[in-house]
Amino acid sequence: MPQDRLDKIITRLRERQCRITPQRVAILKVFLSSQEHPGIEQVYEQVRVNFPTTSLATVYKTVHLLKDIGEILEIGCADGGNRYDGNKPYPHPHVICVRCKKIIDPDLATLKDMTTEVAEETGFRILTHRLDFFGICLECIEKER
Amino acid sequence: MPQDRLDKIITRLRERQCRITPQRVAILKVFLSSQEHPGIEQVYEQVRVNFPTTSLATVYKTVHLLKDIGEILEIGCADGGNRYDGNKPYPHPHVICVRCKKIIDPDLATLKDMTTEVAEETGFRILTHRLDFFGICLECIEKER
DNA sequence: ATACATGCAAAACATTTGCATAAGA
DNA sequence: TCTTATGCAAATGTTTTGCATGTAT
Repeated sequence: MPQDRLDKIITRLRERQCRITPQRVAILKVFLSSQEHPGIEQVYEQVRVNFPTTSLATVYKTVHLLKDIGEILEIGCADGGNRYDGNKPYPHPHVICVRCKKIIDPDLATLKDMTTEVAEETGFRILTHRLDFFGICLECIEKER
Repeated sequence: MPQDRLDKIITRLRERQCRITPQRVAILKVFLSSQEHPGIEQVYEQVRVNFPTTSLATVYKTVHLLKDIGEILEIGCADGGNRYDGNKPYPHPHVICVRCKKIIDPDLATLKDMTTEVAEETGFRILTHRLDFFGICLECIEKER
C-alpha cells in the first residue's frame, strides 16, 4: 500500500478543512490497497471488518468527496453499481468482463491525441473521457466450454 | 424518418414472434426520427402525445427488447437516466456536454484497431466498447461568461 | 383461441438527504 | 468549544416485476 500517496491525500483533505476520521482513513486504505476496482459494497464490507459501526451513507459520502477532489476515478458500470479506481484516478481505458465483472487496465499504444482531435472538431472544452471495452475474459471463455 | 429501417426492424421483431403493437411502433418511430439521443422520459412523453395510455413500464420493456436485439444503443450516462441512440446502434464515440446534456457524434480519425489491440493484449473476446468524452459545449461556454 | 403485450401498482436497487448525536480540531 | 462527520431512517430516482386485463396473430 503506497503510504506516501495516503499521506498526500490526507494532507489534501486537511487543507480543505476536512476531518481525518478513522472511517475515512479506512475507506482510503481500501482504495489504495485494492487492485480490483472495488464497488461501494466491497468498500463497505472491507471497512466494516475493522469498523463494524460504519454506515453505507458514510461510505457514499466519502466516495463522493474523494471523487470530487480527483483522488479516485468512478467507472460507470451502468448495470449493478459503480466501481472505483483509487490507484489511477485519471482517465484511462478499462476492459470489463461481462461475466465475472473483472476489470483490468490495458496498455494502449493508440489513444494519443484523441482528446485534442475531439476538442478541435467539436469546439467542446473536454474535461474528461472514458474508454471501456466489454467482453469475456480468458477464464470465463474456458468455463463456458 | 428512415422507413426502410423501420420495416426491417419490424420484420426482425416478427421473426422473433414479437407482436407489433401500436406502442412498439410509436416507440420505434421516436428513436428513428430523433437525432437527440433521447432518454426514457423523452420517449415516454413523445409516445404519449399519440397514445396517452402508454405506461412507463411498456417503454422500459420495449427499450430493453430493442437493446437486446441490437437495434438501439444504450449510452450509460451514470447520472440522471440513460440515453439511447437508435440511428447508429453500433459502438461509436460520443461527446457529452455536462451542463446541457447535449450529446453529439464526432468523427474520429484515430480509434481504428483499438479493439484488436485490446483483444490481443488481454485475451478477452471483446463484444463492444464505449468511448465518451465529457466537457462543455460552445454554447454553454458562452453562457458562462 | 391463445399466446404475448399492456398498464397499473408494488418492489427492488442504488444513491442522497435531514437531523440528532458523536467526535476531530 | 465549535464545527464537521457519523449513523440512522426516510426520501429520491430509476428500473424491474407480478399479475389481471387487453389485444395481435
